Amino acid sequence: MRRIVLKKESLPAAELSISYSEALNRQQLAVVQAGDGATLVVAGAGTGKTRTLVYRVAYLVETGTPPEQIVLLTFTRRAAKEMIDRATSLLDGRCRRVRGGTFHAFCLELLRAYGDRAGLPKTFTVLDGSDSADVLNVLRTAHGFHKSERRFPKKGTLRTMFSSVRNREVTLAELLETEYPQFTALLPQLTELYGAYDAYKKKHALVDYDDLLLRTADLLERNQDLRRTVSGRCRHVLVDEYQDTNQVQARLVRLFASVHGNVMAVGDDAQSIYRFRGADFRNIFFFPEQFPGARLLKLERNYRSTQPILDLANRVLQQASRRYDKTLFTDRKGGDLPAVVPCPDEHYETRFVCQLILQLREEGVPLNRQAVLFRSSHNSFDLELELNRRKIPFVKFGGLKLSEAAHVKDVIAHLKVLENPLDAVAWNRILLLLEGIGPKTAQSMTEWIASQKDPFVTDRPFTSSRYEVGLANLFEALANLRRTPQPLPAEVDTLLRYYLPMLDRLYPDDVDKRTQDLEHFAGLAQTATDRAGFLNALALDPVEMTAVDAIGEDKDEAPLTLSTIHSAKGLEFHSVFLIKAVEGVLPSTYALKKEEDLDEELRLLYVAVTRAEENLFVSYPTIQRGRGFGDHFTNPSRFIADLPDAILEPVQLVEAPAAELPAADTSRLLEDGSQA
DNA sequence: GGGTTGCAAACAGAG
DNA sequence: TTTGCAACCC
Repeated sequence: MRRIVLKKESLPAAELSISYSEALNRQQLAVVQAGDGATLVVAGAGTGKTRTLVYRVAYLVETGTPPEQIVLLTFTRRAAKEMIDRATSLLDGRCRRVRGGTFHAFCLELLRAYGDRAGLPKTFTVLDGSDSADVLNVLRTAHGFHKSERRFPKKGTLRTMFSSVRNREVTLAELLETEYPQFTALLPQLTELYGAYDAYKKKHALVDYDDLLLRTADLLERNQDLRRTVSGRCRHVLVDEYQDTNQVQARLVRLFASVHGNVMAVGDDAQSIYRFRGADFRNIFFFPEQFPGARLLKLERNYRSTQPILDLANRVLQQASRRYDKTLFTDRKGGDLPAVVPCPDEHYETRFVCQLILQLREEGVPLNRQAVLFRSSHNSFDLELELNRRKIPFVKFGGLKLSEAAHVKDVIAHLKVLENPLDAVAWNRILLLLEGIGPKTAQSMTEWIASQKDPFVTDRPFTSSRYEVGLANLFEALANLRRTPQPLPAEVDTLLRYYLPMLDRLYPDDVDKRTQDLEHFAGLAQTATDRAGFLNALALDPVEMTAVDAIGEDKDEAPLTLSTIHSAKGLEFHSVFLIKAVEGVLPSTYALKKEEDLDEELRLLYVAVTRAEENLFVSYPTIQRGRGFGDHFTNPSRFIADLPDAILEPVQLVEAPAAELPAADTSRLLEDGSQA
């Protein structure tokens, strides 16, 4: 069919309400005003990438693109929301209508609308990571692999493996070869399991995270008319953090843009930190091949950090085995050297961080302009205790999500079976909660339930004094809710009345805390419109398990940020503390299976360093406390161990005794002796 | 004997 | 907090 491409009528610059050339530098302006077609923007850390995208959105809207035909794909919903908010305040309410979100959320929307054309039932349930793992565990046992002589991968590993296969679009054999050589002999069993997993999901109307992307891509590939429709509704596709997209996501971008080719991908290969999840930063380099004629634009000037911080960042990147042809620079003058602070042990580190945070606050840096970053979520446990003790308010990003806590998942599972009675994973979970029911019984009951039209009305062919009462109670509670539907908040309340009494038996140690969490959860349910929407939101945008706000007089003060480095991507802070910079943590021993893995850990450090605007403190404990006995000395992270003092200034912590004056360097740090 | 429950060791990052 | 194994119940 012949196609005629209609040229866009752009308004003359004089009629635009925003003065782009004043608000942006020359490179940024080129991005914002780029014409149709494919554009790749390579943007270093702190070069105003977000700001530029925001202006781009406003510019497109101002020059006549209907906002609902702009799609902004980001990595987190938080990022999408922030950009749309900013575009809205920059221009006007029209920007509200820009569509934005994660690839996963966008695909879910498409599958809900057109999934029937891919053979998906209307009420399919989205499995989150641990749900998928649970399914695999059930299947692993059912196939008898749990007691094979060879060591068989555990559910978490299985999930990662199968996920990689699909995200990277490689075969299982290839994956085993390159990533799991120890399991290559198990290829037949793993292939069998993989097939069983697919069949199970199909049978029970389940879709996992990878399916969301893959099935959408397949759906669009197979149906040209649908592809036209969908692509036609995304006249401009903007993709943030392109270095963290995987093969399927790159394919999706091509499909979304298939009609018009209007794609703008923004990324920084030096900040790619999601390889473990299938991301391939080479997508950036393949972009010009995949979109022939793509223009390449760059953002180079850093507006965020002082030169000393950038010097450290550049120095960090130089250690990579791959060459990054980028050197961050700024026009900003001055700035303190980043400091490296060895601490005798973890608690000293905690005290140091707390003390400095308070001191900075005294000096006028509000808590919400400061952040503590770390490699993995548990690195901040000691600090969290101390912050609570000192009533310093904080929020924590990354790590455990509210909806991943066992007791919250229990309640969610009840909601899921009400929504999708075929959801075997959820059934399995809620049956296991009953006294007298273990994996085997739950499994056979689940199978029976799945074969029923309406498991709530038929008589159950299971009786045993071991669990009869509990089972009857469960079915009565669920059947009541099915029979007389209630608004979601009431439904959650009813379920909690059923579930809360079980907490004593299930988790005897911390009933109070869990009850609190569940009340928080019930509060969230108040804000949702309906059950299906609530479950979707929980699966795709899990609520962070925010540490209970520090109680106290300062309740209104905007809190300090604690975050894993991964979750801090795209954020910036006046002062940044990077804690636990020791070998084994950063780089993490778990991550170091191959050569490339080391580079990713290095990039992680790079991301952490480039979050800082004015102050950066890198600290580490020199002694790791073992459980009970077995304390051992640590080595500082190899990435910072050999840097010259002129790049990373060593600071010595000294207990502040009454009389003795600390050395000049540290006097500022330790003048508040009362905390010591 | 099959299944459940209770007790000892390992633990990342996220949609 | 979750997994793997041994004691314990119908």
